[in-house]
Amino acid sequence: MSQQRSERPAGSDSRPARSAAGLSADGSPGHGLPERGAPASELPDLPEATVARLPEYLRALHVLADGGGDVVSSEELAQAAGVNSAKLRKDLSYLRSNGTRGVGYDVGQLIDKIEHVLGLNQHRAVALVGVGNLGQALAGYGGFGSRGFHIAALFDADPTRVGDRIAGLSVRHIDELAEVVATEHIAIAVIATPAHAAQAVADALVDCGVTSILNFAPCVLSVPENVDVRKVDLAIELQILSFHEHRKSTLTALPEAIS
Amino acid sequence: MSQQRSERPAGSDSRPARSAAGLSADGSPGHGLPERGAPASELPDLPEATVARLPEYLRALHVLADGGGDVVSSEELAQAAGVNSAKLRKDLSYLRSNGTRGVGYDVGQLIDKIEHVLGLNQHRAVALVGVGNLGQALAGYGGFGSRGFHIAALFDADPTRVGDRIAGLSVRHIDELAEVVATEHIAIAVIATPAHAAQAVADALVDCGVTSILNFAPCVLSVPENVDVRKVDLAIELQILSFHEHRKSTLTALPEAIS
DNA sequence: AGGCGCTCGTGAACGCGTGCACAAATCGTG
DNA sequence: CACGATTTGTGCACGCGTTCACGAGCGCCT
Ligand SMILES: NC(=O)c1ccc[n+]([C@@H]2O[C@H](COP(=O)([O-])OP(=O)(O)OC[C@H]3O[C@@H](n4cnc5c(N)ncnc54)[C@H](O)[C@@H]3O)[C@@H](O)[C@H]2O)c1
Ligand SMILES: NC(=O)c1ccc[n+]([C@@H]2O[C@H](COP(=O)([O-])OP(=O)(O)OC[C@H]3O[C@@H](n4cnc5c(N)ncnc54)[C@H](O)[C@@H]3O)[C@@H](O)[C@H]2O)c1
Repeated sequence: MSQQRSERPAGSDSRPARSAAGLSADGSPGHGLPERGAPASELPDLPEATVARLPEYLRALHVLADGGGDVVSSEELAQAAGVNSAKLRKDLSYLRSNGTRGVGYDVGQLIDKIEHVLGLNQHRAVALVGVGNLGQALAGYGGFGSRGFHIAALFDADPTRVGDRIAGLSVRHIDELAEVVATEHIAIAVIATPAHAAQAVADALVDCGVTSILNFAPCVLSVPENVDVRKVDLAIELQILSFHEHRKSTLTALPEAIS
Repeated sequence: MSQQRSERPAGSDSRPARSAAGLSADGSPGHGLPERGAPASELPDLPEATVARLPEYLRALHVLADGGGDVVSSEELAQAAGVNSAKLRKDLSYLRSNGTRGVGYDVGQLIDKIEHVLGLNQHRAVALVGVGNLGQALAGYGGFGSRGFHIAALFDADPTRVGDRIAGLSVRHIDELAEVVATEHIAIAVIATPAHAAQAVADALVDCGVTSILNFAPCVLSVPENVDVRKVDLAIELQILSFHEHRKSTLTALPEAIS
């Protein structure tokens, strides 16, 4: 178990490990507005850190839009999203942003723009593999629809689970993966199986043409270069918190640190 | 709902936003082995990026230990953890690591060291607030014990849920929070309530003395400076994947990128 | 004992990300 | 029409994080 494939050990903490797939011909070291990319209205190669923040802005914008606001200043939006306002403005500037100086950003327009950049215009179909403890919670979660996704299919290897209906979907056997992925046009999958099964599931997903994987199993997945993997490991998050907790307690132990 | 507190908008993507709490008196720009910190055997102020990777190393080490290995080279361990070997060695060097040149690292010793640094020697007690869809999955998850934690108490505001028994624990009313946190010595809590309740829950937790929070609700929490918040937002992860998916499809759309 | 091969530890260089600070642009008003 | 208030867009510098490359130490074999 837990055998490493030879291809690539994806799944670093942050970015989904996209190695340059042939491009990056532009050798300019410039920081301002990289000009490579599709000619006209296409995204000019956003920094990963920016990409990771756009969803946060989008969430905050939806809250503002529901509140009736139609324009936001960078300061307001930044506070709502929990970031620095300068950072926010720089991030939005990568989107050829259409903020108005002296006024702010048009909320609706900005939502559209970010959703377009993130590719959320069409609701993306997501497959969920492993309908156990966690998988059932995810399948039953109603919050994805408003964020641009819908769970299109559930899979499990346990024959006693196959056929169960959860949130309007029936659980299908993992053998049907290829067929369903094709007919439902699924490009993104979630792995919620035990760790010992995760690599095999990932391999099967990749074989079916899935190119993005969100992995809940506590293990490293090896996938081909064109496949993105992001992982969520609960225990790791807790352990990071534990470190800071530990550090706090040893810090308060010393009475005076400043001489 | 979703009112912002004035204190501090914690919950950036990665690091738990620990602003310097008075120290950092050492003005040296040096990168090698910062020498501030407790005098003898204490942690020399690890970089956040390193802290975030230590749990990954720990997991890989446990797998190796179960496999019977007693020494690992940095190359092996790095591959098992999905990182660069130079990065691994630098990370471990911050722990005053006791690797042996020409041989490698002693697996057991390294496990002990990392667990000590992360403060995992004592099993830390964790409180879980919000025993809904997701909360039940977390409460029923058996994998925390081996990672240094145990769920010590469950809380919910819904009176019909209070009293339910899940995984050997009975759900208690949120009003009992202060009492239980004190008696169980809880310093870390998980929020799995709807977003509109999360800030109020966080406030209550902070009032009880909880200083680390893992937040599953899709919202920004404001907490005092000495409290660490990490968030896990499923939809954000999917949206980041969606971006790369979108990018892939627009890339393959152009037939030839290289002139 | 001496040499040889192996692996750790780390100095140094590079690139990315962040935040300050300011110029440019827009709106409202008299 | 001119001016001031306001807010965006961004040049620039700094610090953190990553990676290469190599010296330093350790064990083994002869
Ligand atoms: N439950 C949690 O709160 C939690 C927390 C952190 C991490 N995780 C991780 O998430 C994963 C799932 O956790 P869980 O509690 O739901 O486990 P679980 O055992 O309840 O569910 C796993 C499901 O995967 C199915 N499965 C096994 N092999 C499969 C295969 N080859 N193909 C398809 N399906 C397969 C099983 O039949 C089962 O239904 C685990 O890796 C766990 O470590 C869970
Ligand atoms: N279920 C998922 O897979 C999933 C995925 C992504 C994000 N989330 C987020 O996780 C959170 C929980 O999701 P869920 O599906 O379990 O929701 P849920 O509605 O099933 O459960 C929420 C629980 O919190 C309790 N609660 C409400 N207010 C409370 C309060 N003030 N104090 C204590 N308890 C309170 C409710 O009684 C309920 O039991 C939500 O914020 C959701 O957006 C869930």
